[in-house]
Amino acid sequence: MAEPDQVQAIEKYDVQATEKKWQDHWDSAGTYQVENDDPRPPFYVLCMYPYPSGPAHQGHVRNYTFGDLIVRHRTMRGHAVLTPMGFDSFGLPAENAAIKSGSHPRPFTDARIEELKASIRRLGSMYDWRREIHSHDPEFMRWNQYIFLRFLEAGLAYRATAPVNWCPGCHTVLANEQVLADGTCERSGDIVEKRDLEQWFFKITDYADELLADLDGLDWPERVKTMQRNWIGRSEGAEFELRVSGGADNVDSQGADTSISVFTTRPDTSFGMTFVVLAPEHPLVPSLVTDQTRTDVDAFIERVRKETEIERQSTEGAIEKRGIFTGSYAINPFNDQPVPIYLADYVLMTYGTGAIMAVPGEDQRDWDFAKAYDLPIVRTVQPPADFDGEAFTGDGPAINSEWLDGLHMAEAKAKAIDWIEAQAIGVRKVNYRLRDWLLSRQRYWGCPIPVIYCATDGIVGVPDDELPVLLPDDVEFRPTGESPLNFHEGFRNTTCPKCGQPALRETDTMDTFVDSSWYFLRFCDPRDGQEPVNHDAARHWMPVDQYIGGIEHAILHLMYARFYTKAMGDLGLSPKEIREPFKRLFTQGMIRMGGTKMSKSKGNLVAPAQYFDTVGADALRLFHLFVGPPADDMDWSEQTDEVIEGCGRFLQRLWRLAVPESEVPRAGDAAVVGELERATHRLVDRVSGEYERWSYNTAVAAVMEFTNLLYKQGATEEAIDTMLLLMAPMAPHVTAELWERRRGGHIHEEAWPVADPELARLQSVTMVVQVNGKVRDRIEVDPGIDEAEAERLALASDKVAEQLAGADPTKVIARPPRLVNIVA
RNA sequence: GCCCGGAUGGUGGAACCGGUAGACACGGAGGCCUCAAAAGCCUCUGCUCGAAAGGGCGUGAGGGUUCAAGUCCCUCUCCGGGCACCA
Repeated sequence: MAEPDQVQAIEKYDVQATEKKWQDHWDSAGTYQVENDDPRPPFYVLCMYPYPSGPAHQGHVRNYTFGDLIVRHRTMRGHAVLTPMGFDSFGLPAENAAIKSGSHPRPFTDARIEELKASIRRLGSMYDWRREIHSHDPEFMRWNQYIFLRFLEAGLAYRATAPVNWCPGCHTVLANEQVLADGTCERSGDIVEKRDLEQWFFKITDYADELLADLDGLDWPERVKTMQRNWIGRSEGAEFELRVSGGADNVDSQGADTSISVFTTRPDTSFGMTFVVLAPEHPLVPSLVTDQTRTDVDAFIERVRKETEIERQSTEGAIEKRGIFTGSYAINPFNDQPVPIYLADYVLMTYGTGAIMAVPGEDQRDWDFAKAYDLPIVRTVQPPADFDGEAFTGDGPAINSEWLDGLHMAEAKAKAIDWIEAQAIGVRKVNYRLRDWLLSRQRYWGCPIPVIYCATDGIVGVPDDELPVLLPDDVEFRPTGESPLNFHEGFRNTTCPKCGQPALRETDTMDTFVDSSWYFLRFCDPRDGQEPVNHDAARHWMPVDQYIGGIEHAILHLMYARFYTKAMGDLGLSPKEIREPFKRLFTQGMIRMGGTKMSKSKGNLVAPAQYFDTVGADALRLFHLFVGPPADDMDWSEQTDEVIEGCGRFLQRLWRLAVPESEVPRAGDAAVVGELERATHRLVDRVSGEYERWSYNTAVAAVMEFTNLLYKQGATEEAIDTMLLLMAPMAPHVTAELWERRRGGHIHEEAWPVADPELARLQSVTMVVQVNGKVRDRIEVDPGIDEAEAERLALASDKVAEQLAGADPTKVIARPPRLVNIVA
């Protein structure tokens, strides 16, 4: 019960009401809406658009807290900040849910989007919602298909046979993610087979070199760039032909006139080739098998074909079982010696030529194979004297190599390639690990691939004026997961746009990574009805100045988006000069719980809603900023709730300090006021720097420290106001409310404070005095003192005299104003 | 196997350029306020010896460079991630 004649109690901070008030205000005032002709310098901040799986989880909260902080900070620094948001709304989970519940993926997806949007709003994270895009918007689908057709015309999209994951139980192709680690289907449990099927591909390999080279200019985490470099996997070497021998011991071979093409990165070691190995699927195999070997070879090939990808990729199996002799020989062109031709499951048809020259002296796999099959080993690089390994892969002078002898690796490679080219048996060659992007999916809930198959005209693109090809709604989802488009006669049957005869529509849909490969370009002018990307708008905003998302997208999404940006530029679909989509990338760490990633499928989500309803969005945001470096993984532990509550307590403490009727003592003493002014300017310096280098955890620590200082020695209005400005991007609601009460107006429309360097300078610093590297005294000194003065002050210390015990120092290292070390 | 990260109090973390190790917070202990509690405020809190003053030890392990090492170099252990027969 309040005592009426007591001093009026400070109004308590009403978290829920205040957060709602400001979220409504920012929305209705359009604080974070921005026009394309805004005169302020442009800055594009983008969080990876999310897959709508329901209300936000902590990973979203973390992502959008960082993103929103940058948006608000940059705005206060005078930029026109583009901050769009959308939803990656196609994909399997919605379709699987539809199969389960009998509903349609669209209403299901739309409901999940509304849930996610509501929690993003509740976080107080601000976007220009006028620019919202969903992957399944008909307009977005239209331009998605339009781009596909331009890629098709340019030969960047093509159809080819590829081995895919086929589930015999479900009668459908599975995405790699649907195949479990043991090689079975996630739904039916059947063993997934590799089947050769006609699929759509994007020719990303055309851009391999540019994708590799342009990584150097990106301000991205080094480890993401490394992952992309490894994924592209550029290897330089040579490709050359080996004649198949028709020698006397090879009379029944039919391959006497054929030759085998091999790729090698070590042409310098060619004199050491003692056998050749082909992939079991190699097309030349039938012509190399002899009557004596046929039975065994066929059995071997049959066994390999039945192996799952997992078994085949395993290094566990005994090497003796992994290969077989064909019965034929090839001629090593370097020394004209015949070498036996083997098949082995570890040679992949999908890389290089599907055939290798084996050099056991300089390749460990070849060494192991040679040992197992009793094949000769010839060293062609001299290992160092102390080398006691098997194959030697390092550099050294060539030996046993005739005209290459004595040359080191680089020279020998060049000379060997020159020789190969002079002999007209091969060429210098670059190979990539990167494969073309298989984009077709035999599923319903994706963007239809806009082509028609005509008996007369073949593959025909859907005319632009008939776009978008939409998904029919009157479909029945089968429990097997087979796409209902296959059974929808109205969708499937159409007429050829060229000849008008009956034709069949493509029923495959696009990989959802296609949608996310250009959405950031569309955001620049998302309602443009003339073209997928408005060039002027893209020139104004692109590239994205700060892209933020999870490390799990380090390779696929970020590689595909880079490819799309380059390809669209080259085809005139977006400005050609925009070669890279994301200038700066930040990858936040994962949130783990009990050692594993926090995720819906693991069932270990801690919903943000419970914190919104108690401590509020500001406290949860502050927690995510404070808990540790943004790039690091964080563990959600039993202690986490207490830390979040601590952040809430800190905001209440801030409220009591800053709310106008506050009873906190004001600094009265002139010296204290002066010192506070300087401390304030130092805080501005410190926090501004920490914002720049993503050190948000220490930025929060700095304002906590400053609050403690204001409680201890009294506050000034200027100190409080400045701290509120610095905190406005971190805890937007409470700072907005306090600012309005203290000053009127809107804190997020204020300019970012700038420190006066003169005032920010320290007046005195603690100089450490060491004797033999151990701290013995601390002296307050002027920051401007010179070496001589520092040394004089240090030597005058009683503690030092005590340590020296009358002896003369042998050396004095003075690093004013911080440290003097006296060496006795 | 190869390529990246990482290891600091009871806990999350700080220390940006080689110069006071442990900022800030959580937890814990004690105190004030209160009839009491909650909330709030204040003090202490790396380990260790000591009543104290003060000393010793201390950043995964071992070596090295340096006046000085959490930070640089070498070797190793453990943990996390990526690629995994790429010729």
